[in-house]
Amino acid sequence: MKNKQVSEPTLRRLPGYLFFLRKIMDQGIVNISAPVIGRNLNCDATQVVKDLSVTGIKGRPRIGYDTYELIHDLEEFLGFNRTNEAFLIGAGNLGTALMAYQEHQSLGLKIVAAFDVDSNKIGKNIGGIYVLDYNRLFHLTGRLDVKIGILTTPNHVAQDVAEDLVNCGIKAIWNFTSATLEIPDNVIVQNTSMSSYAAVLLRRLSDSGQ
Amino acid sequence: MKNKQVSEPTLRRLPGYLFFLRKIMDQGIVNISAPVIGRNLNCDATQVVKDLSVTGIKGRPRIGYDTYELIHDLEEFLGFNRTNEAFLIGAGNLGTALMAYQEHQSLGLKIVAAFDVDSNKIGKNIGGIYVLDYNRLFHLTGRLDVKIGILTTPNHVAQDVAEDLVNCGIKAIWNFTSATLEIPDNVIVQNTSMSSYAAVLLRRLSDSGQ
DNA sequence: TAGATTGTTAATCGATTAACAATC
DNA sequence: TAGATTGTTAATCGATTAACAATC
Repeated sequence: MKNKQVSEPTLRRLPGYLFFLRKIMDQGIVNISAPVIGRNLNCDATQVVKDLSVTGIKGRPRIGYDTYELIHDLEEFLGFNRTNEAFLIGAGNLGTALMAYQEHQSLGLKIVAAFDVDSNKIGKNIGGIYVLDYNRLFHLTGRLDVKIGILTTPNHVAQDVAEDLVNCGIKAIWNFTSATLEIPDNVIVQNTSMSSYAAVLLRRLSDSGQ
Repeated sequence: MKNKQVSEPTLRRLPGYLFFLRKIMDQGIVNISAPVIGRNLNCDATQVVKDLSVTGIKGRPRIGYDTYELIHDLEEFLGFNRTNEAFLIGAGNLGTALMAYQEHQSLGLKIVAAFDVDSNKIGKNIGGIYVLDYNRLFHLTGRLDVKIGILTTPNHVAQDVAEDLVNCGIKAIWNFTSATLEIPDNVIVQNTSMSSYAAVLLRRLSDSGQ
């Protein structure tokens, strides 16, 4: 169960390789070396080699990696070629945005239903996904075996909803709120707060002399 | 111009402190210590002290920090209490999502206009923001002195648009695409690709034994 | 005063980068 | 064979954590 975990910086970079590889495969390039990848993605060739090695793929000295094989192995490793079903909780601005956002499919993510407490939102269909009454969450997790919960509620209810999700048997929460979730260690939490990025961007802008 | 740059991990954590502090200020708590903050945000007290020190705020032994002052200094430091105007390029799913997303205002970000090449989108008003013809971008940056560009185009045009933004005098690009942008060093790029987070989440889920 | 907390300096930890042997 | 590239092991770098003196 506990294979050596791949570091978060490495995991974050892997999709970047994947998108680049798809682009060059479209151009008919069948072999690609780490130095060339590095040059295109602004990073060290050694790091490319190390990052790619986590998938178990082998390259050939002098030639590099097989583009197609590398794409396949990365998709496999990241789970992008599977269908990972998810529930979305909170059909507000960000929630509906994510429902309409089609790219998730290329990440193997499929939002199978959204939930909200607002009766004005319940029953709506956004991007092919229905907004259901939040009270039905327990019922549906029991039937569908969905493992991922996407949390896009207001901050002040995030903790309560997260606890509900855990009680429903959800195994991973993609947290878009600014709240720090207190939940058991065996449930994976991926925090993705827009404010963190805005903070870095705005501060760097100040640093650069306005 | 070059004050010692605050590390990215620290900058990313600062908004978390801010949201927690606002919450407890609403509860009437006027002083807060690093150990208490750490306990609530699941991190080390020493790290809290170090992180907060970047704002220049001073705490008092035995008592802690002044909640109000801390909030103010963090907002100031991050630029959240200013109005940072931004253009958004690419009014697709993610783009319109970000336009409708109201929370930006609490980050001091204001999208003043969006641009697209699709005549079906041009002229629309989403969340109070007009979608303009991409060809007018040059004209408007010249007049408005906007420094931030939010990039939500398809991946394959990201590089071209980024170059246009640089030529328009944009100083910082918030890149939501999966493309690696090649632009001059003096322009700040903040990459925020959903796929990176999805990668971490899905892989951690696999690691945990499905 | 006693004790908790700040704030700084040192130690640890982990990720990135460099060095180099193996290999095609 | 010669030379470029992989892949591993060692060195470096930076962030986190620990230790501790200063302070209220």
